[in-house]
Amino acid sequence: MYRAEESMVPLENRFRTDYCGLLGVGSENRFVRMGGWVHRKRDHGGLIFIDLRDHTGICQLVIQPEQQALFNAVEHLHAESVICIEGTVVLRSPETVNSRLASGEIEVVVSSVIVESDAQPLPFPVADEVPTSEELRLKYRFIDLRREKIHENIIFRSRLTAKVRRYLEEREFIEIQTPILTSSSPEGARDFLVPSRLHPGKFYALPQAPQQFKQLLMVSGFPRYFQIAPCFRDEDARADRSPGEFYQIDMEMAFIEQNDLFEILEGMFKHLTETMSQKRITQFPFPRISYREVMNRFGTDKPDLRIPLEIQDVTSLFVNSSFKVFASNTKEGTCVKALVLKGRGGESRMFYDKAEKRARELGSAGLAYIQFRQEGPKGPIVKFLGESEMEILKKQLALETGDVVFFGAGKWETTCKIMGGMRIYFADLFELDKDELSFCWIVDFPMYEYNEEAKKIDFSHNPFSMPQGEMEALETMQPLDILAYQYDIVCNGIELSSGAIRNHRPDIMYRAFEIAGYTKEEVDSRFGHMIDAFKLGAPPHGGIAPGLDRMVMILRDEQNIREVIAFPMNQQAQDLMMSAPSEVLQQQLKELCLKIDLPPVKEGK
RNA sequence: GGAGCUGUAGCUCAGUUUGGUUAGAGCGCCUGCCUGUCACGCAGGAGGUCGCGGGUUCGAGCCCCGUCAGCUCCGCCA
Repeated sequence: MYRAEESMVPLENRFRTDYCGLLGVGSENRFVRMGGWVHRKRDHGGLIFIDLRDHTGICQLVIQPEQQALFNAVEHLHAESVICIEGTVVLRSPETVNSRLASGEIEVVVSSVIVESDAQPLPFPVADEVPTSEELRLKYRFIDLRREKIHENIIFRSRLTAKVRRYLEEREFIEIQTPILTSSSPEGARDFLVPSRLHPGKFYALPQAPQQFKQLLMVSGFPRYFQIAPCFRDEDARADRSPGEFYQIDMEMAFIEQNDLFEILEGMFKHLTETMSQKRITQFPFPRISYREVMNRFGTDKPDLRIPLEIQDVTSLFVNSSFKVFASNTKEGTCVKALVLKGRGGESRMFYDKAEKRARELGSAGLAYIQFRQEGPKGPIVKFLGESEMEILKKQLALETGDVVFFGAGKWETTCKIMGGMRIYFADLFELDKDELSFCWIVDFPMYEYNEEAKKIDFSHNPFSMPQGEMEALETMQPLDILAYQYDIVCNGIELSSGAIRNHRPDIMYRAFEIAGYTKEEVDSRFGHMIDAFKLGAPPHGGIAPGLDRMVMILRDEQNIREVIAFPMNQQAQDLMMSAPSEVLQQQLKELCLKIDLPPVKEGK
């Protein structure tokens, strides 16, 4: 049951002197008052037991047969009614001790009952944690939150944020609230808009993150900022992505280098893991992997390092190969990748067909493979490979009889991603330790990428990131070769956060934007307030913003983000309990000078 | 915007493969009995627009078409 902090200060008033979960043999003979919910009732027709539940746990109450008035008061109570009782704590006889209950060695003999809330039958039970439809749980979230697991998740989240605050405050971070009604940020996800009454036709935007505010706080001379910050992005939901809103531990620091920031973050995650869970961190300090390397080895920028598989590059083996499909992918910008499964060379045809099907789903044209069997290599491409080619391949990949190797070939990034997808697909073949937290930093993201559709160079991440090598790099290097001080923190395949050392130099900013095709005038009109601020005394600074909801998910082994949010929305971004979003009064629209212009209703709707 | 899975009593589900009497179970609910249970027990009872609409058929929970809702995934997520 709910684990109360030992430091919990008992409040004594007319409702309670004690808490259900905290009573024990030491409480013997105490006269207590308690309030709580009727978790279960066992009516023996004369003798009644009630399991009373509060925030701390459960305690058994006994209504003795001679207490006719008490019997009448509780006889017809439904589960989840709220009662306040007075009574005396007594030790249970040895044969009636309940070892499954923290308070199972005692019970309370009731002398008085007040029914504070006579509950009607509930739409779903609290005490029997039977699976319940998501729709009902969300509609009656206040009931769902009484259930033990999710109740504890919410308590856990509170303690986690408290620990985060303490950790950061001890390191001179200052918590500062930033506006919720702000302006639309020029790039990023879709904004939520709020119409302005005082300025008809104009809109506030809810912040996708306090990104610009926190950088401006650095300009204001606050050395270290943090905030448990609500972030709003009008994007569709996923299991690990709440639609509309989520929380970040938003941080920014002045006069700081990437390594300083990594050290503080690693310390925080270590502290939280060690004090809040039984989990183990695989490697500390967290390994740092460049974007280039992580794509080559794991085929994704958010690798689950627990999966014991790595992609290998075999491009150079096929430069002069007679197998044209591979040979043609040895030029600059293309590659041939291999993924070896030890001991899986003897699987049924279906195993390889299903793998190929998955590869096609991931966008591959197919999935070449070679099974190394007792009788020799087997597979659709064996006939294209020369004997010496096969030998070199076996040697380089350390292939043994019984193994299978899968190949992908094509453009570098696409091929890496497909092979990365296959690596995750094959992860099911291994048992991953859920108590292992395999953190890593992904560093050295490219500053720019080539936009195939627009045939131009774009920022690949945050345009405010500082390019590595600063102005000199922008002036002398090929844009696509320039790296940024941009980093991600990843744990078990989940991206927890992105961050960057920012570009605080207007001259470098203008040049960086120029490479991406923006004139000085365009930069001034879109980001003028930021550039202006940087012209008026800006320190070097950088930050990061770990997702709070996802951290709680990982530490609590939850597969869905709704399990760690008190009042989440459903997949369609509706609050089924509050009926949001909802229509508004005509008068409200009129005040805002808004007219609704709905698209024509489809036939049949 | 697209794909997949699910939808039967207040809740969780069976029944759908192969259309055929009055649609079942457990929990909950109502009534009664029960003095040591802790998922208390026992007896009896009520409770159903089989998500909704249309179609095929002598006959549809079951087959077909459409639609709605919940979830998962793709798109989207600086």
